[in-house]
Amino acid sequence: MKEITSKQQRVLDCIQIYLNKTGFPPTRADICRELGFKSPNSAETHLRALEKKGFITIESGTSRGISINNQEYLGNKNEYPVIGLVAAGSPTLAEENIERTIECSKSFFDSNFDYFLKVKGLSMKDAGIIEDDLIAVQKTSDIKNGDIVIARLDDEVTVKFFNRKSQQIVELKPANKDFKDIIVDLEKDKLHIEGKSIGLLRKN
Amino acid sequence: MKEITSKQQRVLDCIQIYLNKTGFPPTRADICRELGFKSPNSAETHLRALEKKGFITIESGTSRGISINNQEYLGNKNEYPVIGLVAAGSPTLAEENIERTIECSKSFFDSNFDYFLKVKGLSMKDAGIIEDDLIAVQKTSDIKNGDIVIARLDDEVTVKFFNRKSQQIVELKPANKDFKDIIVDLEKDKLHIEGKSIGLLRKN
DNA sequence: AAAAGTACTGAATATATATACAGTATAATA
DNA sequence: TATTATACTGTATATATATTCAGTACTTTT
Repeated sequence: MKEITSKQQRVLDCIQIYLNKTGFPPTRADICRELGFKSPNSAETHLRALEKKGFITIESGTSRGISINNQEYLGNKNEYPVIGLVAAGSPTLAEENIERTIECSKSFFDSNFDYFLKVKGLSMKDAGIIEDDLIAVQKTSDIKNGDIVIARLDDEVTVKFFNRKSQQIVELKPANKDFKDIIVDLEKDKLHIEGKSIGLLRKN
Repeated sequence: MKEITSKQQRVLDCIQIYLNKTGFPPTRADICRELGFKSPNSAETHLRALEKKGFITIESGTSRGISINNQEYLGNKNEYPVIGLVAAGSPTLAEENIERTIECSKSFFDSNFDYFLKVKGLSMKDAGIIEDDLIAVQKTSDIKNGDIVIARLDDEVTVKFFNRKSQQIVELKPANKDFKDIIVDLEKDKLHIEGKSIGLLRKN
């Protein structure tokens, strides 16, 4: 997908808005009316540019034969990958780690998120997180004490409460009395925070 | 919404399929081609009937100016109500009980469901269900032992595990040692099963 | 028994629409 | 410096399309 110009973006937005409003795509004249063009050829050339760049498909000889290609423009839907919490190695978005995908809107968990992490074990049981739950993970380094974080400690990935004790010391606290707190000395141990939980999904 | 005839349903389906395939509505001629009509007026009269019955809207003098009215046909999206678990009274879909709605696809929790129930209390803590969780409820009477049910017992609504002991006796079991089992004698007590949990949603 | 609704064919037509052609002007790229 | 892409106006036109009118036939409702 090539780069889009701001004018072309406005035309693309115009098509989307028209579609949402009416249920069918605009004509060249409709686009002119919406964007203040005085010649249908203005719309035509923009459409041809958008087609060339792969943003839309134009059915030749067909009235209103415009369809938007990129899924992101078709409403607010998206496919989010489900990643297994493998004991070793980080939960990357590499294809071999993706078990499946779930279709859901970007704003489904109020904040934006990046992927679903499938939980193993019961170390967060008292926080209502059990085996096979899907945690909605937001990749971020903006972590506060009390956040549920996805942490990688020496190639081991875990889900725990985050608690910074001092400059050097971070506690990773489970929500289950059968598990011990993990004390991390940032000077000695390699801690990487993948992100934090912003929601949870369970199917039973 | 009036009754639809089978022929009109076929025309409506044809419009939806055409929309999914191309991204824009069909012309009268397109419908004829799809359904084997020999005159564009065949499509025209069906469209007028569908419009009269409220299934579609036709924009006059506009090519492909057909839009499907019923939300169910517009893709797979739907708004699901969030209902608070009020101590007394059943969680009905009456407007005053709907806190808000969540947009999500019908098949989001694999099985179909009807509404979200907002959980109060911690009686199902060990099943990973905590305060303010949203349970995806399927209204059904098809309940098996071990299902998490939404039960109404004398105007009190609770979420519990279902366990039928005998013809007469049903146990409603919490998942928290601080709570006691509820033993229901179907001869004496009025038990109504609203439905069962088929999933869970949490936003934090 | 009459009227209205459904379900078509077939032909005709006004107009809605895509699209080509002729220009002008500016910015970006080779 | 020439070329290509962007960003328009303005005119023209073939055709794609909605829509009306004239029929036929069958079914359902009043």
